[in-house]
Amino acid sequence: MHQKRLIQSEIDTLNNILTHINDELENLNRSERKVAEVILADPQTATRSTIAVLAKASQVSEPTVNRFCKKFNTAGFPDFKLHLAQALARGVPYVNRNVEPEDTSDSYTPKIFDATISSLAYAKEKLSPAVINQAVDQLIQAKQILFYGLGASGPVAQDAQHKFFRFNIPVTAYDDVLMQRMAAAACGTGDVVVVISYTGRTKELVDIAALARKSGACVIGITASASPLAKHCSVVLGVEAPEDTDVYMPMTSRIVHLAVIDVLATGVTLRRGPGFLSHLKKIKDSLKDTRYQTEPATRQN
Amino acid sequence: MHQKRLIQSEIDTLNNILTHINDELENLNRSERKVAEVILADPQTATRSTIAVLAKASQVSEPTVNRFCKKFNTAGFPDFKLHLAQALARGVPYVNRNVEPEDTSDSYTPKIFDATISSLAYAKEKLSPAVINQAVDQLIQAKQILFYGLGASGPVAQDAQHKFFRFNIPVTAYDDVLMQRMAAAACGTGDVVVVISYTGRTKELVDIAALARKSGACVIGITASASPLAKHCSVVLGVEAPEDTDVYMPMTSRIVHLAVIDVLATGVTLRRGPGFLSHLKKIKDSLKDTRYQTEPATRQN
DNA sequence: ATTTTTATGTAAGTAAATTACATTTCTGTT
DNA sequence: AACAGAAATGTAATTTACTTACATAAAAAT
Repeated sequence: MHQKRLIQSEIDTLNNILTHINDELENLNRSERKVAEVILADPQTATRSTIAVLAKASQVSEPTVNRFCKKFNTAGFPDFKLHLAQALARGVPYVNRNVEPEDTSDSYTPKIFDATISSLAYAKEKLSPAVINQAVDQLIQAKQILFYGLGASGPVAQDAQHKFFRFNIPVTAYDDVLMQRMAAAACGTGDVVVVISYTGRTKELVDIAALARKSGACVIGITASASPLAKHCSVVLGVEAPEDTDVYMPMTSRIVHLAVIDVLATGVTLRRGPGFLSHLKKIKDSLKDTRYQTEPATRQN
Repeated sequence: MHQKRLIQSEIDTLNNILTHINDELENLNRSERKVAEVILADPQTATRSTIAVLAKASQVSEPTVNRFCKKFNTAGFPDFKLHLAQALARGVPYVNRNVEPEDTSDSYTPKIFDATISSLAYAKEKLSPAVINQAVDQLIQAKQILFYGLGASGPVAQDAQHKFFRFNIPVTAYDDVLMQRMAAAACGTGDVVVVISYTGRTKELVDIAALARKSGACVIGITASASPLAKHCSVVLGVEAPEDTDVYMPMTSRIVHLAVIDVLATGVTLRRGPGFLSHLKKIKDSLKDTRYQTEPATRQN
């Protein structure tokens, strides 16, 4: 409970002077609150306003706006606008990030993209390159790699398999618990099991991770760092998605996981050295005959 | 070829005034180039400079700086700084977005996230909510939904199935051409086939889309808008990923596709009305017993 | 060589932001 | 309830920043 709140507020701080304003609303003077409300109502416009316009809109004097800006650790109005613009550029709606029942395709389309983007931005900050490196260390020397995911993470595991087969290492993705358990029991030193789970709380999967570990495999978790699953992993790639984003179905979480897979695949590719690129090219080129070529007969649209 | 260039430069404008400046360096006047160089050398500082300071640093007059700004489609110097600040906030490196052989985990990790984020930002701008709406129109009244994907799009189709089964419509994902072809042949009015393909040039899949269409199905394409596949679709959700991002394996493209799936699923959910949320909740809650609860014994990490 | 176009700078004017100071409003005390 | 002190807000002046109009210089074309 408390943990979740903490994460949320970290996201806020990380991203956003807007959330900061929102949080401080209580502690502001009457006039300053007017300013805050006008800004929060339409921050995009605020970034393009002059101090005079904003003062008028808030029905306060210009110096009040200026004082307001300084309260938020900015040098003055122009600097404040700069911070505001940067917060907005991150694409994070500071309130109402969630889709509402009244939304139309005009409004929910950008909201979903924004939520996805902001999860990625958050994960980018939080993921430690050092830990990525550890994971790559393990993957590069694996005799065999297994990707495990259940539910929405099933396709993520499949996707990972689709990437890693290129490395000439035996790779399998399992999305059912029986196969996962059997394969985990059969593991030995040199095998790497990558367990993908958003919550890290699925009992079966926690069990299976423990089992794989006991069998001598290296277990890499792509999961929430403070989860039961994480405790059983040799390497934890911690990704906590903000609360409330995935209301009733997994959305942003699995996309972040895919991005992590991309990072790992890239890491392995680079370790393999420049000669390996031609190998990848060969695989890509193998598809050539199955495709229509780009040049001809594509004048339209 | 030309098409690609166009898309690339659009991305630049959208994402990143810095890349835009970098690309246009050649086409600038001598004085304006001086300004460009000073800005590129330290864009962060530029956002906090006044026009006078920047003019002096570039050894040109203030109006030259002003004219420079206007060349990049900004209203003037303050507006230019705003764009610059936003570009920087996105954290997208304006040159060398691509992973280089020399990169370490410190550098390739953020690069991959940035590339993913910027593809999403681009898709967000380009996707038309009206077309989304058309697709949702079709999906909401479908007797049956089929998701087709090959290769890297296979897992995307699986993921879509995993989302759409919640809507109480028969949903199937196929990732092999034989099943796809047979199912397409068996389609009739009221069936919706969602074909997912990054390039839109896989011959088999283009064939299959045409077949499904001929059978009376509505074909929704999540693919490049100017592709052979797009020509056979009833509704095209056009997503062109920037060139060079997915060098030797599909990376950002499939993530954008997943985001599109999320948007569609959200659209369908909203159409179903508020009562439907409790149905979704029921599905989510069904997992409760398979999970460790959040509260207890999670003090560490 | 001359005209035309393009590039750049100067200087003036306008707009924006900040500061100093005056006034009002609130708070707590007698 | 009246008053002193403090805090909040506004007014007006000042400073700073930005833009425009125009002039000059450089380059390109005839």
